[in-house]
Amino acid sequence: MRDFSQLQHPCGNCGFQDQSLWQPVSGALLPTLNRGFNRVPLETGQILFGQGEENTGIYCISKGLIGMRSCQGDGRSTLLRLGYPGEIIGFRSFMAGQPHHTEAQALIPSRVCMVPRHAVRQILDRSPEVLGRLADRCIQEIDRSHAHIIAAATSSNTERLSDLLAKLLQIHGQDYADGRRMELPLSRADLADLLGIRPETLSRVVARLASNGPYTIRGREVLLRS
Amino acid sequence: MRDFSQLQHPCGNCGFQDQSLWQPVSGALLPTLNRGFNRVPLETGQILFGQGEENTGIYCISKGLIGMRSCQGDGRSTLLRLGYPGEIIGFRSFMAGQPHHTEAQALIPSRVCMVPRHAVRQILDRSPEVLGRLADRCIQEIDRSHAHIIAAATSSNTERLSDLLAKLLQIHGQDYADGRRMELPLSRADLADLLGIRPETLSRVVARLASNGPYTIRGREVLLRS
DNA sequence: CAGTTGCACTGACGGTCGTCAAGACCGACG
DNA sequence: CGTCGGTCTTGACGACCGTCAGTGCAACTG
Repeated sequence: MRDFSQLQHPCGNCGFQDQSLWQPVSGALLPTLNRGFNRVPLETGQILFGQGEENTGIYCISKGLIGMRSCQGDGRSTLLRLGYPGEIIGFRSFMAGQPHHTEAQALIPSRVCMVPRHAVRQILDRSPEVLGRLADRCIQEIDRSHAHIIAAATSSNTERLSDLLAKLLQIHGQDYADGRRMELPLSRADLADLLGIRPETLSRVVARLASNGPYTIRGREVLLRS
Repeated sequence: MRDFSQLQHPCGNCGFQDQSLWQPVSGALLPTLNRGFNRVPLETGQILFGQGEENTGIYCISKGLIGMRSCQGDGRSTLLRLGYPGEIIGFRSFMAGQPHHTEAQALIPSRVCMVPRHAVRQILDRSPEVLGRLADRCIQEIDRSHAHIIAAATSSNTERLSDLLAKLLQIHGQDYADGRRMELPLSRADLADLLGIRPETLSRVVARLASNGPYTIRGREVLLRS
């Protein structure tokens, strides 16, 4: 269905290599991330940055859905987490001065704005208080990790899949007729990775959700029943 | 064995209310946390701050072991995570300007140095780059959360208990004869909370570890076999 | 001293998961 | 049109966990 063959290499096709797109920013960082820098459109499957690449800045997800993937040496990749609109990615490796330790890929048509490394530095030099807001993002991420841990310990897989589908429908369902239907932007294997279970188990969870829960999944088609 | 009756209230007995203990700090924050501010000794069971209290500063664990506990309305409490020497706690609520959402309690005799809120502000005004180091701590916490998630998904309960005991022995075992024995600083319920399982299951994991693993636990006595 | 309380361990049962294996479905390709 | 390969599903089996209930033990209490 999708042809990712020409999209495999991150820097050749991500649209961020054109520095003419970058504009200087004055004032606080976060409010201007969607204004001062052009938002670059990404097609489904397009890669923002690859695992092990040098950090070249921070990215603010303006629209769409980004998958953060960890690739093992043997070619197998694991979908670690999702990036939703409004979130900033790449901040961790930016602060730590380390290469990206995950790959970021657009799972649906998305828009992302990238603030290059030197611009972030410039902003922080001029307005140190901006770092406080970035720290806020950091804290949000910690909270989310904690919520993830608690959710894994308390709620069932069926509930977690249901919550995930609700979130995806909220983001991606608007592109369809009535917001109660969408094409699932993830493979079964990726879904299983996100929930921390095996694909076979996921298949049973999907069946359980179809009989007891509000969602029906047939192939890539997701339906929210009344 | 232990009498926590007079230690229940945090502010009355934590040693931090004496502002004469606090000294101004010049230069970077983190290197001075163990120098510029007095390290206050804490007895086992003593409470640094309670859930819902206003944040009065950040704490650096200099020695010992701190338990971060979440208390529900019905009186039940859940041990969420442990604070090890070198770690900073209270940073999250400091940055967010919110009350502490967990209670912090010394699980073994510990030393903690507290940097009061106004001093942190003063330091950050004078040396904005210090915030970067605090952000580093933030990132470490994110990494640890991710590691926790991955560990929960991949390794078995027996392995996770084994790893936890190794870490505890490394910190607390030095207080005993040969570092291969210690008094477990956690109840079975707290241990189960940390591993995300029920106490009954923990009991079986302990039995499994005694027959197949390197640790024997009898009551509060932990033994590392050759 | 008996009774109570709190904590830890054990057993039985049902449910879910991981693993292995087999089958179903579907698009690609010759 | 048939074959191939990949993805998804289904079944059977064993292992583990959560729940419930019961037991043993130690400390405390009147």
